[in-house]
Amino acid sequence: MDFDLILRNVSKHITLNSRESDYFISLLEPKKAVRNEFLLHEGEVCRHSAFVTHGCLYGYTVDHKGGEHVISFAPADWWIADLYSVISGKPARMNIRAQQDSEVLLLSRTKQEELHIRVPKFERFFRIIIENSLVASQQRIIDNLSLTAEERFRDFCRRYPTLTASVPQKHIASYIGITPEFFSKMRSRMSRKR
Amino acid sequence: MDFDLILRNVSKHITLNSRESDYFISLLEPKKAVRNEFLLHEGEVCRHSAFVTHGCLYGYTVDHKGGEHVISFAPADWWIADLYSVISGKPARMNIRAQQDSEVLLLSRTKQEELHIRVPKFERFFRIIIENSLVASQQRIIDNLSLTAEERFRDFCRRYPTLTASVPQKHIASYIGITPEFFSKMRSRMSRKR
DNA sequence: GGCAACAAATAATCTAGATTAAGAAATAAA
DNA sequence: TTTATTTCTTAATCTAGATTATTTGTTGCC
Repeated sequence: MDFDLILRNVSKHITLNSRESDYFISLLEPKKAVRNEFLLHEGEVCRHSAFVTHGCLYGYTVDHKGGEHVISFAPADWWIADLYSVISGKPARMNIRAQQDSEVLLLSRTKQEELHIRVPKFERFFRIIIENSLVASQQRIIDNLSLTAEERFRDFCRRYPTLTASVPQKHIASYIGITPEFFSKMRSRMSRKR
Repeated sequence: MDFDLILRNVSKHITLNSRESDYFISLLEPKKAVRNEFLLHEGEVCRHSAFVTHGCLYGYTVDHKGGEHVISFAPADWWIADLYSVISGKPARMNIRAQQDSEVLLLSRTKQEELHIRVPKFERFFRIIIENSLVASQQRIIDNLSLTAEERFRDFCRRYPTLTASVPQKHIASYIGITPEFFSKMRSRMSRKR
């Protein structure tokens, strides 16, 4: 199994000796998911955070009219979870699914808490990861309030060039908060212009 | 000066002995702000997190068309900062302002880092605070994508009953993502119905 | 008290994006 | 390779909420 990616991810923020990194790795549970497989169904309690090593996952919610809303994409080198459920132990509001055949490393909340106690540096690591997620999440709120759909799409392309090509358009449309029909219309309008 | 509130806030997540809490308090810088005073101007680097002990602050951004968007309210017992700027050291995108005459306790990022080293429990404390903020922030994204303005307003009233009465309507309108004009129209429509 | 500045209400008009409905392309599956 | 399923496109119509403009309350403040 390939733990290289996650160790490099961790080492961006904290430094581990080999005993610590061995211990960390011993807590991880590798898992494969085929295309379209669910890693989490809404209503289940989410007990793990997943670090993506290959492929791409995505998280989405379903509203009371049946509309699906993509909340986050997780390509390789990203973490994904229903944090609300992980923290509170209550049923998840999110579905997490594999966009393509993917591989992840699961870290259960229980093991994560052990890790915080045995190697307190990880408290710092996760604080930093979450700080960055919060900044991104707030920026997305600002963008949704102040940019047009077209501007949000351009932003998306700039920020996630890889995803732009590899995920279905309807998921991008959903992520930026518009319908697939309008997305299509918008794109043809954009290409006509230049 | 009144440190009771912040100590109770901290003790929700970690336990301090009296030496630790004295040290923590020694890092805090009390500050008063009169109504409408800015604690942070967009473009400045945000070097502190503020814990509100009295009154209420709010954070907002200004888009390229001059539109203001309220990002967060911080009544007593809440933290507020432009986290992006605090973390990156880059110019803030947010303005932070006093809604009413207010009192805050400032914790500089430098002092916070000292604190993390001397009392590592605080790493945990801030991780938890930020985890909760992230959950709230993600829920707000979901709500903006899947609820109508009226539903978002009802939600707002349920979640922040105190604020509903005490902050200007245009700020609530901005927070839930609509214009003050539409907010007014919506409210009269709502009261007509029941 | 009276004037200035701001906050809220009302109404007419406009628009970004939703909805509905078909068909065309592309993928998957058999 | 044919069929089935899903994704994407196009187009007509519709609507939640924006914009603009005017009026009426409020809350300062000298």
